[in-house]
This record gives sequence, C-alpha cells and structure tokens, in this order.
Amino acid sequence: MTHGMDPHRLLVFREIAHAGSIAGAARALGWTQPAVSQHLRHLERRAGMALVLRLPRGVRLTEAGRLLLGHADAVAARLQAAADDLDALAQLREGTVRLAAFPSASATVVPAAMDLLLRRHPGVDVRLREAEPPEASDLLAAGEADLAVTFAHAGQEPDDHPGLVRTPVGEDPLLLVLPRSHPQAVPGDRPVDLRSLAADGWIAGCERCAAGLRRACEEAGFVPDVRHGTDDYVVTQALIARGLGVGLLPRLALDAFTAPGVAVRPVPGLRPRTLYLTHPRETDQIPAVRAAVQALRDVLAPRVRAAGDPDHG
Amino acid sequence: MTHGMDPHRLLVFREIAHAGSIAGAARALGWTQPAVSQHLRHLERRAGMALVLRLPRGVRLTEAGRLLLGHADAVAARLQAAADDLDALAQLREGTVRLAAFPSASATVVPAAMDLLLRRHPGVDVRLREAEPPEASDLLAAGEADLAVTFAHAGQEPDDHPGLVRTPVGEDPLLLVLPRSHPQAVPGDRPVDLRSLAADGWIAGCERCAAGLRRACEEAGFVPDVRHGTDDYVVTQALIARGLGVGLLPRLALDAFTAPGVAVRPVPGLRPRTLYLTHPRETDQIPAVRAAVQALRDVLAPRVRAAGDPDHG
DNA sequence: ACGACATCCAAGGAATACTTATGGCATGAC
DNA sequence: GTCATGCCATAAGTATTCCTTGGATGTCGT
Repeated sequence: MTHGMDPHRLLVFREIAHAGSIAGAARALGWTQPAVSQHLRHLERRAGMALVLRLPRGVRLTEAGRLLLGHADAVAARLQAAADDLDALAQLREGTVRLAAFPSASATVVPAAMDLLLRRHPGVDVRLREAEPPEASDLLAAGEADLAVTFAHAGQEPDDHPGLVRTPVGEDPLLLVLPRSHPQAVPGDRPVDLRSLAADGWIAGCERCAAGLRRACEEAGFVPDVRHGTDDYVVTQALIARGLGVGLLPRLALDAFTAPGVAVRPVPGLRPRTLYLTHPRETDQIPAVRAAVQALRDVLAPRVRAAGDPDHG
Repeated sequence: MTHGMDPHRLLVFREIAHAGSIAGAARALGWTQPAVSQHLRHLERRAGMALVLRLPRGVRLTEAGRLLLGHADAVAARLQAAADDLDALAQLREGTVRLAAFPSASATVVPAAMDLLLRRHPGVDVRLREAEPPEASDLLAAGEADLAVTFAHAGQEPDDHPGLVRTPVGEDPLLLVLPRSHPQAVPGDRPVDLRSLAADGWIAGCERCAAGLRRACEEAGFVPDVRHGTDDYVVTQALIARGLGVGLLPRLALDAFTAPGVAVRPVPGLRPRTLYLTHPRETDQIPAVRAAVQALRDVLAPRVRAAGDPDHG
C-alpha cells in the first residue's frame, strides 16, 4: 500500500513465470515448493486477483500476471545493472578520483602517480586540482575532492576539518637556497650553518610556510629579516638568483624547478616537513581512491623518507 | 551475487539518499535509526565499498552511492507502476474478458450483457467468440477464453476439462416448432402432447442436441423420425415453415429469431436445458471476469428461470 | 490402478529484521 | 568551558518473517 509491490516477492513471481510452474521455480531457487507457493499467495492477496491459473502441468499467467511479469523483468534487470555497475567500480574498470595537491607535489610526484594509476587502471578517471593544504582540506570537507596530498612543517599541527583522516607518507627536507655569488655557496655541497646567514635578507611566503623558517632561525639563535614574500618557488628563486635574499625551499619544489643562478645546500638540524595523504574517513573504502593512494605511495616511497607510517613498519 | 542487489535494502538506501541522513530515513520509515544503519551497512558490505560519507549533519553519497541511487529510483518507479497497473485492473479501468458463448446466447443475452458490462466499466475490453459448449470448453482449457456461456440438456453431463468450474445460471425451455399449417398448430398457444407427433418428420442437429429430442420422444413412447439435420435455428425454421418437418428449439433461439411461417407451442413435461457459466477455477478471482459474470447474471435473471443456483437462493 | 507430478494447507523451527541500550563525535547555545 | 542537541555506530535481545516439514487432493501417463 505504502509503496508498490514487494520487490522480493516480485522476483519470486518472475521465477515462477520463467519456470512455468511453482515447483519449477522452487527447484531453480533451491527452495521447497510451499515456500514459493506462499510467496505467490501473498502477492495474489495483495493484488486482489489471481496472477496465475493452476493447471495440471504447472501454471499459466493471467492478464495481471503478464503485466506484473513485465515490471518484474524490468526490476530484475535494474538490480543486475546495479550489481554490474558496482562491480565495475570495484574492479576499477570505472570510477573517479578527484585529487588535490599542493604545487610542488602537483609538479612532481602527483603527475607520476597519476600516470602510474592510469597505467594500472585505464578506466579510472583521475582529476587533479592544485591547492595548498588548508584549501585542500576545505575541498575534501566540501565533497569537491576525494583525496589530498598535504604537508605540515615540523611542530605544526594542521587544522584539518573533522572527519578527515591524515596519514603521513614521507618527509620532505628543507634546503637552503643561496645566490651562486653568496659567500656560503662554496662548491662541494657542503652543509651550511644557519647562524652564518643571520645577517642575510630572507624570502618567505605565507604564514604557514614562514613559520618553518622562523622556527629554524629561532633555534639557531636569530630572527630572520624577511624582506620579500612569496609562496611561489620559481619567484623565490628568481629573487635569490638576483642576490635579493636567501631562502629555504623543500626538496620537492627544487625537484620541480631549480634556477640556474642559485646554489642549494643542506642545513644540518633543519627539520623536514611531513607529507600526508588526507581524505574523508570513509573514502579509503572506495576502490578508485584506494588505488590512487597506492599509486601515490609507490611513487613517493623511493623519493621521500618514510615518516612514521605504520603501514610501512 | 546470484542476483543483483537486495531490492529491499536498495529501497532503504533510496530513503537515506532522499532524507539526506540515516536518522531522517528512519523517521520517514517509522523505524529506529539502527535499523536503517544496519541495512546500509549490509549494502556497503555487499558492494565492497562505501556508499555514503558520514558527515556531522548527515550523509553524502559517494560516486557508488549516486550510481546506486539511480537504479534504486528506477526500481521504485517500476514497483509503483506495477501497483498502479494492478490497481487499474482491480478498479476495472483496464482489463480484458474473452467470452465464449453458443450461438443463441451470442445473439441474445450475451450482447446485452456485454453492453451492460461496457456501460458499467468502459475501460474493460470485452471480446466474444461464438462457440458450441464443447469447443468453448476447449477454448477455456487452452487459455484462449476466460469465461464461457454453455448449456447441457436434461440428463446430459457436460464433459468439461478438469480445472473448469461450471455454475448453473438458469434454464432455457425447449419449445415445439411446427409449420403454421400443421394440424396441432391451432390458435391459442395450447400445449401440445409429443405423442401426437409420433408420425411427423423431425429436424435435429448434432448428437448433443438431438439427444434431447430422442430422450423426450422416448419418454413419450416413440422414436422420432429424424429427416433433416442442422444445428442452425434459422435453417431449422426455414425447413419447418415449408412443412418439411417439426422440431424442438430452445426459447433463446426463438428469441433470437422466429420465422413468420412457424408456430411455437409448449410441450408439457419437456425438460429444459440448463445454462451454465463455465470458467477456469481461478478466473473468478479476476475483476474483469467477475464483472462479466455479474453482467451476464443480471441480464439472464429476468429471462430464464433460476436453476438451483446457490447464489440466488 | 498405481506412481509421478503439481498443487494447497497447517504447524514448527530457523534466519532475518527491528528494537533497546549505550557510546563517540561535532555543532551550537549559555 | 560546559551542557544540550543531533547524527552515527555497535552489541545484544526480541519478534517477525521466512522456509521447511509433513500431511492431503487432483490430474496425467503407464
């Protein structure tokens, strides 16, 4: 009454119609005959009319039965199609992953992972949106992305939205970038002590990224003189190459692009930023997302140090 | 796995999607929240992936969920359509009745009943096929007719197919038909004794119908001299009008047609034929058939004597 | 006439569905 | 900060539905 017919009984009726008899339907279903008989009885009671004529050799559909059979076939087809669709998603013949990643990852590991994912599962539709971690988190929370590659500098606690899960997948060291003409830019890739740069001008970006620099300098015993502001690693290096300052850039950014006029040096004791995969709690139950996670891990593994990841214990 | 998704759970999922939350679906269904939650859980386990994301204010569908919702909507629409179709049959806005009836009924009471039925239920599709009782029985058994008007002469037991139900609906008296020039055809509609016709020539038809005549003559103490054979009451009367014999015809046949050149007289003690409605056992559970039965009874009631019909007790 | 087959009915046991009870988590008001 | 509200999950118990068992009837074919 509330809805239409009982779909389960409708499918049993379909078996009856297909088998041509109640007993035949029971055999097809692996049931006993009265079980099917009772389903038919309930259907007929609800319909208020006979759906089949009981003949000595089986049953014949009435007009109402023929009508119902058409609908039953359509329902069965839909149920099968639903199962098939889910199966296609499970086997990754179909499916969509919407990635979000910060710029230096979007220019390096993420395209490599997308390529790997597409090689493994050509049917998957991968889409990337470049976004800094806070924005990526927003995208995830708003349902506009399924999986994000994010990072946090040492000592920073990313303020993810509730319901998001963050898994560390590696560490990305910060490297000192100097003009080639800088006194510390001696050949040999020798480590540089930050204290030797207390008098230099610095280039830093947004609060989130500048915090890493300030913390490192604080530990080295000075306050950096930040003269220029940008998050763009190409802009940063253009300024540095012209001798307008020095800066810290993560290795991924330098992998993406290193300006000819700069020198890169490690800084002992400088804590790396941590890379994370972030996603809504349930999306790791989605095959396409799981495959994307795997591809990202496979690409990241040789490039970044493992960072307290239990899966890699 | 054997079939597609569980349709019942699919409909519950549809409620979740529509309500936007599990608790909302539970309210809509008049259930408690865990009931719905468990259905969703089972669906997700069978699907092997998350169908919804659990957010603080409710749920959001995943790609798989959106896919499934489309199928769920289609299934629900079909179930509703099935219920609507059956409802149309139950309310006789639609439906088919295939009648079979012997000639004299097909020319008299049956068209009247069809007219009555169509007046009451314009949406019903009534179809008539003229057939003598044995053929009508075959049609019913073969599923080519839903309801038959049949008859049997006194003392005859119709050999209906198994599974057919026969209900007496009235009696149709046999009347003597004479040439107007016949000595017994005196005016006044006076009853005629069969014995006075022992020397006449007779007209009779098939074995089934001739048996009624022979039995009546046997009871009157003679064997009729059957000179001409036809079941057609027009042919019969044409022969009689020309003085080529006498015959017995049922009142329905004479209602359909009485030749100008014949006289009709009652014969005391002549037993009438019984009229029946015959149909497969379950077809009286079909609204259109039931309505046809009612229309036939309503038309027959004033025209034929009730014949041991329990419904008319 | 008997066995094979298809049906229905009635009653009991088993699987499933729903409820109750409880806890976690996020949001918004005081 | 704390409390109230709303959403969801889990676990265990009850209830209902479902299917089986064990009859009996009726028709067909040997």
